[in-house]
Amino acid sequence: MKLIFMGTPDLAAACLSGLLDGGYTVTAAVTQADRPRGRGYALTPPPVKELAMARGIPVWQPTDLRAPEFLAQIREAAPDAIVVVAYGRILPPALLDCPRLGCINLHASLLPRYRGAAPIQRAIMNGETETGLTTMHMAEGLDTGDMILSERLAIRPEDNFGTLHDRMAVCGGPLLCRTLAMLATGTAPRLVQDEAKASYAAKIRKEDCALDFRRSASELDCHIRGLSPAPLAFCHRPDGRMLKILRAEPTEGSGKPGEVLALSDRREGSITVACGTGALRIREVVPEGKGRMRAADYVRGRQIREKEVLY
RNA sequence: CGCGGGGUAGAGCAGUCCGGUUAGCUCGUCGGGCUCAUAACCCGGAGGUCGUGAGGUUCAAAUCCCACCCCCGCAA
Repeated sequence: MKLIFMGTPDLAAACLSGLLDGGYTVTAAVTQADRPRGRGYALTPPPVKELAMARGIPVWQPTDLRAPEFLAQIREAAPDAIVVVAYGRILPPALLDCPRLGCINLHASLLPRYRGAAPIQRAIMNGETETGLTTMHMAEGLDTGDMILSERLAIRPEDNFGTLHDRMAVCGGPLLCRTLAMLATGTAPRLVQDEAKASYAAKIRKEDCALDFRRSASELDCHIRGLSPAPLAFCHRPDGRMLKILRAEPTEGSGKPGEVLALSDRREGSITVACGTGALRIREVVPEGKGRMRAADYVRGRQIREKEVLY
């Protein structure tokens, strides 16, 4: 079975790797253009490109998926199917119609819930205890295609975006391989999504990362875990400097929302902050201009005092 | 040349602007004490080429000047 793979970030790269390990032939990897990233705006290739190049797979980075030249290139390659994982752009109908067996997509949620850009983060942020992966026959809408297979994954209390993402990365490849096997034999089901149960996981914007201490400690805990280790939830010190929170846990306590109730610089030290309900025991932070450090170390530097109010 | 912060003991920091006796603090660590016990408390100790430069200025440089290396945050 001849495939073309389309994807961009780490999760996509892990899936591509899984397909190759599963014995599938990938004719080309289509991914987004290199973007200026990091300090000094260094042009950085997306994860899928790096992996593809390392595995000797041709990399295509079209700027326009509707461009006749690109479509011609796809037709010439004549893939049996196109596998898409977090490519980052809507595929035009002309492209969806190219492959003999169609385009299949792997999405990081149990559809029809959490369609869209940030399913993993949003599920955790909303306090879900379960999510998963779903493969589907791609349709024109955003993650609306008929479903083929899915795999459930528990969201554990200690999970954050990073740990859940990594677990999904491990499951993605095998799930795609099973899906393709069914597609090849014409036994892939077409489970229509229940539109009434659909929900969307919007892209994470900067504002979405701000912590609102008026919310409950458990909600804030979920919020923090869904955004860790990147892009990270943040709040501000009284002087206006940003303080990102990498890890925290709900605990007892009450006070004005945002008020620092207690500080500890011993061993598993922490910064206890009052929330709307309960309090949050902050364990690990990233101060503005600094790298990540344990809360105990932050406290030791005498950078924070009890009674001050974070916002 | 996108913006900015920083490199001082194992960790997090102060000291640098206004150069000057033994480079300081919190924690850790080692030893001892107290205690039924302890991550608590008390006493004592070890541990630092102050990023690099047989560089510059100076009577004197962690502190001023120059060059270089490295780390990090933002933004994208």
